[in-house]
Amino acid sequence: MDKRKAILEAAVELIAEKGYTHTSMQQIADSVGVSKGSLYTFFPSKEDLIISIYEHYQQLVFERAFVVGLDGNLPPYERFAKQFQVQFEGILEYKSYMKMHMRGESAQSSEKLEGMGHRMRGRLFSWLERNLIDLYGEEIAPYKWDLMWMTQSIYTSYTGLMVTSENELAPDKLGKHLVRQIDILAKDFLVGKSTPLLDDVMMRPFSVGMDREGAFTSFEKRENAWKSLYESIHQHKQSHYFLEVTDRISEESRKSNPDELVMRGLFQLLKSEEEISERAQLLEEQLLPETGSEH
Amino acid sequence: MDKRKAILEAAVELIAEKGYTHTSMQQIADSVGVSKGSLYTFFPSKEDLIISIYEHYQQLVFERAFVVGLDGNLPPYERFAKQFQVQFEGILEYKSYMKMHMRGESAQSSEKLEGMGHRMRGRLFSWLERNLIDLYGEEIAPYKWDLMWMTQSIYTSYTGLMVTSENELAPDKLGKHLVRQIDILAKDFLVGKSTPLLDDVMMRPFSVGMDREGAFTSFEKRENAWKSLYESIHQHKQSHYFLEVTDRISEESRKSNPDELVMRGLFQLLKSEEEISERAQLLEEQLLPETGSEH
DNA sequence: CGTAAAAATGACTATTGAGTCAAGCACATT
DNA sequence: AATGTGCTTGACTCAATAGTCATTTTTACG
Repeated sequence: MDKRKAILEAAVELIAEKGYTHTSMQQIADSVGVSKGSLYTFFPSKEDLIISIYEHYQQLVFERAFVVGLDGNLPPYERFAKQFQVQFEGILEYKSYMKMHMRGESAQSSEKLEGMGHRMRGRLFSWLERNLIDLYGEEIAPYKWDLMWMTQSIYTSYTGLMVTSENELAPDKLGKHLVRQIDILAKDFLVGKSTPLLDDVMMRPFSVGMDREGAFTSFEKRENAWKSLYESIHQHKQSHYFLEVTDRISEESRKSNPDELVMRGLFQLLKSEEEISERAQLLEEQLLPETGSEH
Repeated sequence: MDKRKAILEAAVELIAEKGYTHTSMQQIADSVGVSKGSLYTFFPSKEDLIISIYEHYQQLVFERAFVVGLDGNLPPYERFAKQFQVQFEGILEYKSYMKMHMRGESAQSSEKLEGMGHRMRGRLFSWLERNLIDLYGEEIAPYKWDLMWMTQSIYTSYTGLMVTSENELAPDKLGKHLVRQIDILAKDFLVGKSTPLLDDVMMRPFSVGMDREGAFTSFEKRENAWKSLYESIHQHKQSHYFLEVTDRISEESRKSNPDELVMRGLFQLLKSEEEISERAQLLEEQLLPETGSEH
């Protein structure tokens, strides 16, 4: 299971540098230090390899923002900025992946790959929508597509800048900057001076993946565990205290080398409260799987 | 000279659809209806072919905006919007090219190709800079990179939307929309509420190509001819009248099938004025080359 | 017409690279 | 030590395709 990851990482590195078509399976194999044949015990084809790469890294980068978004302690504006920030931090950490992603070029577009791209876009847009509504309420609805579209494009282009540029842009500043610009544009729409250009009909291709019950259906187990934990905490009378603990867990889990003992301790705090215990247990199993639950 | 164009067009179509690597020279040849060997009498290699495509179309799309930019009759704000508009019109006309461009994937990046990308970016940014300064004067300088960066990213993403989307976005609305959004962001910077994030040092990679004397050095003969004609008109006492004529020429030349007689007539109007005659003649030769000057 | 130059052809070469598979190897269990 | 299981190997197949070049066709012109 570890060699698989090594292959993914080597492949990302090479593909980021030379592009998908100009990276051969042989080169990837050489770079990991195994034979070409071995690659095929992990990935049935080159295409499956790149799809696995996308799934692996996209999850890593996006989960961070998702989790911060659940935190109800921060006011909406700051929370939005914070979510961008942690995503930018993630991007900085997985620079090669982003470079690869930005090159765009990959296998001759197949069902599988297109489906994934679609899910990714849907996810991004439903995430943005959620945040815009948190910030401005339902009255932003008529302008949401214009705002989301501009936001997404500015976000993406700054991402590119981060990855390319020598001197690093600070994720926290960038997050605040972005939200500030969105805010200016949104306020202008709300004042009614600009008219929107995009509507639901036109944007249908992007709206799939968001569905009635909360937009995040295709989510991984881990994210669902986060979500359900936060939900049960919100219902609790002492929610403030438990939110703090959970935020601290979230913060720790975002580090490249989370301190396992700290995490276990924090989880213990949650598990001591009966109404939350079960959900906390579930998340702990997701985040710290190897040693399991030896209660 | 016409078959060359046919090859370029067929190649764009195929590459837009299937990508550079998955389009073979054989397929291009079949699509034009010539043999593979023939392609090599026009383009020494596949890489040269794609470079020629870029040069050909980029010129077509960009020249439009450039020419509108020279027109002094429109006030800056409207002129900026109009420039976007004509570019969007161009994009609609060369959809396949834009699709191809957006796929991004092309030959293993070579000197030549990178140089071209660099020139293209430089051109775009110097064009934006010129417009921002026309609109807001020198005091916009500290914020220009942030504005240009956001503008460029929004512009690019709307471009993508135009090319992909079924229901067409109207170029004129889009142009106005874009300038309106830029204006909001710019005003906010000028009021001093937002702080800029990008500076000259960080953006050096993008600032090449703009040089002291006017940013447009690497320009084609045709564009230089436009420029010098407009310059000579501006010095003329009856500039307003001649500007109108020239604008009309510019408009006509942007059509897919410009009316040659109309053009010749308009040029005749210009050539009857001695001080402008020579420059007009030069431009006419560029725009209507085949039949030459049979004065 | 006739001839020479230019353009077009398509069979051919040479290379690259994804994916296969029979044989070899390491390691665990008995 | 013997046996079996599953991982690893790398030589091999096979398809795709960029680029070449001797030959044929077209055009241009005296």
